[in-house]
Amino acid sequence: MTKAQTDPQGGNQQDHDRADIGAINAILGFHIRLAHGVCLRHFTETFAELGLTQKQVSVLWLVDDHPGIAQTDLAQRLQMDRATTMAIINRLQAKHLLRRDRSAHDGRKQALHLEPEGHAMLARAKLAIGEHEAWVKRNFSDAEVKTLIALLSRIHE
Amino acid sequence: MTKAQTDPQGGNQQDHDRADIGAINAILGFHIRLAHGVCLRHFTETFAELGLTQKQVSVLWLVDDHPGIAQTDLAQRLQMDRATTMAIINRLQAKHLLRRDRSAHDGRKQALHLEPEGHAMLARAKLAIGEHEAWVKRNFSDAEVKTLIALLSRIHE
DNA sequence: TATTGTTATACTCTATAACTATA
DNA sequence: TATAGTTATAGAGTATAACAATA
Repeated sequence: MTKAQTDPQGGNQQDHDRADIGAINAILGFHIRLAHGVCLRHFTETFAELGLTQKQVSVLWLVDDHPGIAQTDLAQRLQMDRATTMAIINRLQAKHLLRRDRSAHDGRKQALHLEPEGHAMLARAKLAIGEHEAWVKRNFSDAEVKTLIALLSRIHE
Repeated sequence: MTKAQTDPQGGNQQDHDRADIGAINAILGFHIRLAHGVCLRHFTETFAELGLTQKQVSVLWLVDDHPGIAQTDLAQRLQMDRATTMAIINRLQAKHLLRRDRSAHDGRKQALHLEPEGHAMLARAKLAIGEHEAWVKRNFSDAEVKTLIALLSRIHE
């Protein structure tokens, strides 16, 4: 991502991102997107054997933390649409990792619970997340990680 | 995203994320994903009229900054696969926003340039990005933005 | 041989709209 | 009326694999 490794020979006649106020590198959203993309790729590689995606792991984890959680609550916590949530839950259910029970308190809601296979998978996933996290934090001190999490939280809260 | 707004009545018997070392909220990758999701949604709303995505705008911007850039270089700068880059370039070309010219220096490469419509669209897009960025930064001081960008850069560099 | 671009293919996430069931 | 879930549908990004053209 350094600027030096560009322009081996052809093409780029100009390079006017010296001190531009409007340079793309000054856009916060640009950096969030790039960091996300890099993490997503590494996550996918790390989880290739387990066959789980970021979102799927997040859902397993939250259902384990909050047994009986409803899809709407899950959607809110993960900033997802209802339909998106459905798609993810459907895939996890097809893998027999969780089940839907009708809520006793509110007939409209589904109470989500992990299946035994779901618990086993989550345990393995947490080990893989440990590896992945270590990679993400590879250049950071504990204090910097804390700062980064605090700042990011103020975006998605 | 606060913890208090959960558990209106049914479901969640437990809530053991008090001070767990392994709590999902302590996972940096989790916060990157959430922040990205929130930004993506707001971006999509902001750009609904223009009909452009985050990635498409990034590509337009980089092609404008580096006229004649090759797809491989673009892929490297945006942390994308070659095939992914193809898909995005194809969509932008179908909208007549940019064109592919065979590179004079290296017959394997494509030299990308914005079409006049691409320049006009980018100008409009930059205004919309200004709005979007203001929203992303709504809770931050200038110093905090600087810190956040510096930390994120160390993930994707 | 290595690089660049291309095509075919597949999966996940994302969202909208319309529908059913329940509160 | 409002909420929760569901289904159908569509688009975008992501990646792998195999191939052609060029260096």
